[in-house]
Amino acid sequence: MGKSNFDVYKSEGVKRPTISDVARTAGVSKTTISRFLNGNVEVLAEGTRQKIVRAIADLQYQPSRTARSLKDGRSFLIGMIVADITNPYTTAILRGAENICKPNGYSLLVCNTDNDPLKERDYIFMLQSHQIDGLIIATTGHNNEFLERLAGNEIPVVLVDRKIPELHFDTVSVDNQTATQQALFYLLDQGYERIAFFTEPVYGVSSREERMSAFQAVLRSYGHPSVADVFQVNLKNPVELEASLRGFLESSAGYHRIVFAVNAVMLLHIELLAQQLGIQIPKDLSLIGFDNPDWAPLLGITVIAQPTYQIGVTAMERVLLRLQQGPLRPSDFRLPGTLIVRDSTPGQVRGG
Amino acid sequence: MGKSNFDVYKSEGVKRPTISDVARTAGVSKTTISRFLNGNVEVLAEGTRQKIVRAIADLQYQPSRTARSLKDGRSFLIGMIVADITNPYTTAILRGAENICKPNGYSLLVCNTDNDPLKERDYIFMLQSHQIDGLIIATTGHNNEFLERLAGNEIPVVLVDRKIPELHFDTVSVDNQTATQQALFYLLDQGYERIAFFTEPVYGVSSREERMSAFQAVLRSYGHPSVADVFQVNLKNPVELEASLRGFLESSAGYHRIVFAVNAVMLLHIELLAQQLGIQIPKDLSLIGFDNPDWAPLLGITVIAQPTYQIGVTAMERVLLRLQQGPLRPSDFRLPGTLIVRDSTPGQVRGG
DNA sequence: TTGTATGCGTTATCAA
DNA sequence: TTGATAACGCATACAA
Repeated sequence: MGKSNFDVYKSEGVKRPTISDVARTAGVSKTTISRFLNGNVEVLAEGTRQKIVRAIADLQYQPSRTARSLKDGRSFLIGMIVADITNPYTTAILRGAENICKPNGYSLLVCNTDNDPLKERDYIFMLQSHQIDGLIIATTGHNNEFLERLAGNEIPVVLVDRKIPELHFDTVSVDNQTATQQALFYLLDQGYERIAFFTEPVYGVSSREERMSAFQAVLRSYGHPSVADVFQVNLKNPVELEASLRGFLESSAGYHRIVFAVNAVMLLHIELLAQQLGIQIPKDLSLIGFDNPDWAPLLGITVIAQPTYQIGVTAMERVLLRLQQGPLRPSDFRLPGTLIVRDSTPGQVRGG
Repeated sequence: MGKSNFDVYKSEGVKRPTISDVARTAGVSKTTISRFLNGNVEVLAEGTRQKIVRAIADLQYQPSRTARSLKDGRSFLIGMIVADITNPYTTAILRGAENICKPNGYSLLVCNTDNDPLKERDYIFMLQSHQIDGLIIATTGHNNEFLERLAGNEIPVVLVDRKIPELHFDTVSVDNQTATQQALFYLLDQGYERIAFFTEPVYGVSSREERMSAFQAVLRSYGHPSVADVFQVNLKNPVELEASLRGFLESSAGYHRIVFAVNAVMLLHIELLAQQLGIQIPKDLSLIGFDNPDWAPLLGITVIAQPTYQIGVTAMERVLLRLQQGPLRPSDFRLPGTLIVRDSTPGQVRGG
């Protein structure tokens, strides 16, 4: 009854043709094939050119990047180390980065650290051994030494989201300070009397630090009572958030009040907890936060959207520029956020 | 006042040490270093070993994967082609795959096609030129020829989410048929008189096809009036969805009715549209769907959750197994879905 | 226990 | 216009 598909599948196992195979098939030397491949076409005799075209088509030949990398030191691989691949913020950046690097012949080696400095370290080494031509990283901040080593080897390193002051690398992120200010001005305008800033522990994470200190600076300059209403909670420990939120709700009872969430993860946890505690948003409590997850419009949450896609684009463009031009003075790209007002931040109703 | 940091940064530019540098520093031959690197340690004299350890540490030497790849034909790169990197379904799979491959020394080359067959094709070639050792792909279904070529070169190819019947590849996905059946049994139990299946165009996408035909088969076997209530809508065109939903709402007026969304994207669009049209869920219309996005608990949507992380794990395990054992009979992994009942699918209240 | 020589697939140098 | 040869960094067969 003939061979089964399985047999057929099993029997193949052809190895890929090399430049030598093409040379043999075309009846010319490897050098000539290489010339053809590298666009040195004008120099070839028409007949030769034809033979090469045929041979390549016949053999379905494709040059090996690996061999090329070894030869000329470029891998056409860009490393991308992210803190949390399942976060929409991350994937939007990734998509932006990818859309820029693909047309330039580069591919993305994606590494997910889950915010673990050790994993990050492993990945830096792994990427280095793969001879990456550049690196985009949302760093935990605990591997600066290794990042500097990379940069020392002339490999462009661009930081996204998280900035490390001591490191003289390009940085791309939303303009946290301006965005936070803008949001607070809006909230003050809406007459909020108590504003609580909820964040995961800020230590070492510049985006959180920047948002937090902008928050404090603005309120301080207004002499606002909520200067001290900053809650750093570890979401790994579920009771922390509940205790903090309850604390704020008690101390702010009777006031026009709001929670400002440092990012979408915090926003989601606050929403879930509020629901669980029977707290109505915005009736009992208003809500605003960074990021613009796809459920924000559904629930009518006011947010500060980040230009995530553009962050990825900008970071990758910077890597490519450095690849072309060599060392450049590090610079700090601050992209504007966008305040999107929805129903979760109503103005104060006096004497309602 | 001394060199600026910029100058320092610029002046570095050391190239990475090679095995020869280590050999020279340690005063032994490359072969000996290579032995050391490849775990052939027992055979070495203690003094030699020490010298090598020192030399490697001094030079901060790291072997070049590129050179190794060229030498022994393995790149330790696994390609991962996904349809939509911004979809949480995708990233959960990615995370699962990555967590398996990392401890085995492999890295992930991630490619996002945006469902474009041409981009997919480009990526297949790109990955091939990078000598990937394996490929996990959610294929558009339009590059079967090239996928087969890969497989012919002994490169493990595993399909996730989308199956291609003519292709004899391993496949990993949720058990769409059983999951759909289970959900429908539940819905019938809840007394739904009209059930509409909303999907993006199914053509060529096996997951959609499987869900749709399971839907039809179950209802047909029950002689249920909704056998024909299947809506294929193109979400790129906003009016299509609205027209379809209005159509269903009219034809089902007065009945206990529900929309069954083929996936989270559709679910989100239905929710948004319902909100926009002032349709209350579940008062005016019930809702259920595949996938379990993080906003589903917030809105109380009943869903069929997919074991996404596990799909990634399984796919990668299969790739690695093939890498160890060579050709295997292709098999079809069907992982169970989980029905998560929430508030969006209430039972019928008679004579309310 | 260690070293020499060769080759992986490419490109660059030099020569013809 | 084309080709022979060496080199990229590493691993291995074979010697010593």
